[in-house]
Amino acid sequence: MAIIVDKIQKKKDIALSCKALVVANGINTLTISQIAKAAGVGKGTIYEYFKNKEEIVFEIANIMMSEHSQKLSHELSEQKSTKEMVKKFSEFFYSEADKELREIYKEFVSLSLMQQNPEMMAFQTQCFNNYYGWFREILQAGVESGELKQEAMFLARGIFVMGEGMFIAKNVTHAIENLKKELDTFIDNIFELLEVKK
Amino acid sequence: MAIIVDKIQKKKDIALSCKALVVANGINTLTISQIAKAAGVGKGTIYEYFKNKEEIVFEIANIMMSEHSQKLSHELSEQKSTKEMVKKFSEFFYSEADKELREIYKEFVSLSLMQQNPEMMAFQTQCFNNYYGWFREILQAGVESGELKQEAMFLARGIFVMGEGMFIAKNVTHAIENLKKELDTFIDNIFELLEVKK
DNA sequence: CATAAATGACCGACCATCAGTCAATAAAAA
DNA sequence: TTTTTATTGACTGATGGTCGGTCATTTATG
Repeated sequence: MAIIVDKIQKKKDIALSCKALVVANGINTLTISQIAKAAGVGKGTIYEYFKNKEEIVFEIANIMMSEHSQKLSHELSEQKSTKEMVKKFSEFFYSEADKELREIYKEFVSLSLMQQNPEMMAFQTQCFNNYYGWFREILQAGVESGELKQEAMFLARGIFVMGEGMFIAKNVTHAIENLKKELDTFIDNIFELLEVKK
Repeated sequence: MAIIVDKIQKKKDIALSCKALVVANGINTLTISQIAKAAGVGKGTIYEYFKNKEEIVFEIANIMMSEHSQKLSHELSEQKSTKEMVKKFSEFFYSEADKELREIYKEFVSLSLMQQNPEMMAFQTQCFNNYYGWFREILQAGVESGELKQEAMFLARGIFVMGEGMFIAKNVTHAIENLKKELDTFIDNIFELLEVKK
């Protein structure tokens, strides 16, 4: 044998070393040569680790999403009320901390919409189910503790995807000026309707 | 002088004659040569009417959106209850009649997310404001007639973008199996909370 | 009416760029 | 020394977009 590199690790290394570039420019204005240079490898090497240009975004999204997932999981455990937890979820769409991930996510959604790439869809499905699972659990706990009405569960899907809708609207129009405010308003008002009044 | 063609009309003609091709394949797998052939013009002629490849999708979206806008406006006037009108809005996301427009819309959102094209954003903003304006009016009328609680207005933005969120989720994941059902469930349940009980 | 001049519509050969390939090279392991 | 693996940048094919030239029609002129 020769040099044995950890293919999985090196793939991550390459992805991470061009992350800033992709975040700043988006994948379709970047060339493979630029990416290879940023990663400090030859152009051909990129294709040893990635099937194509798009897979680089996929890998970056993968890494960052799993970090975010861990972070969110931890942060959720620190919240007290159901509403606080729901707001914690929505923070992804505006927080300064998640800015880079949002850029990558935007890129990733755009690619997923355009191509019907099965791996990308499978990954997005997994993410969706993961986050939406938590979201349901939170509401369910709220219902069981008597904090929320039973109907909350029927609205769960809709409330969950509302964030995504607001995010897309923010990014393709000028109609959403203050995303945090819009999300908070919605959450506050829907909780007003869903909370069990004593 | 020479032949004077109606540039605006011809632009529309070219866009429409390759509509089916774009709907079926998406813009990024198509080449300009294919598009030109479908439109029955030379490659150079395409660039007499369109700045670039993406603008073709823009033009198709423009034409179809304005048709849809007219159709929806008419259909809304035929609905009776507030809830029926809201459901009419959501039909765009699953109706067989709007299938082609949805494909183009998907493509268009994808392009808008990827590039930060000012003209595209301006157009999307206009569409958003148009539709959202109607949506608010409908809810407002519901409130004024005593059918809905005042809080409906605070939830308007969120309910409106929820459809978009559901549509994106449907298209980038396998998590949404029955879009109509999901939308209807949400609308039914939120109306349950918002309707003034007698 | 005939013909020349003018001009806009149209086009495809051409150009530059770039994603992706591959043959050659380097270097570690056996 | 031989085998295997990693790396690479020159190369290729495809394609988005340009440009010079041609064609068709209209208008001006004699």
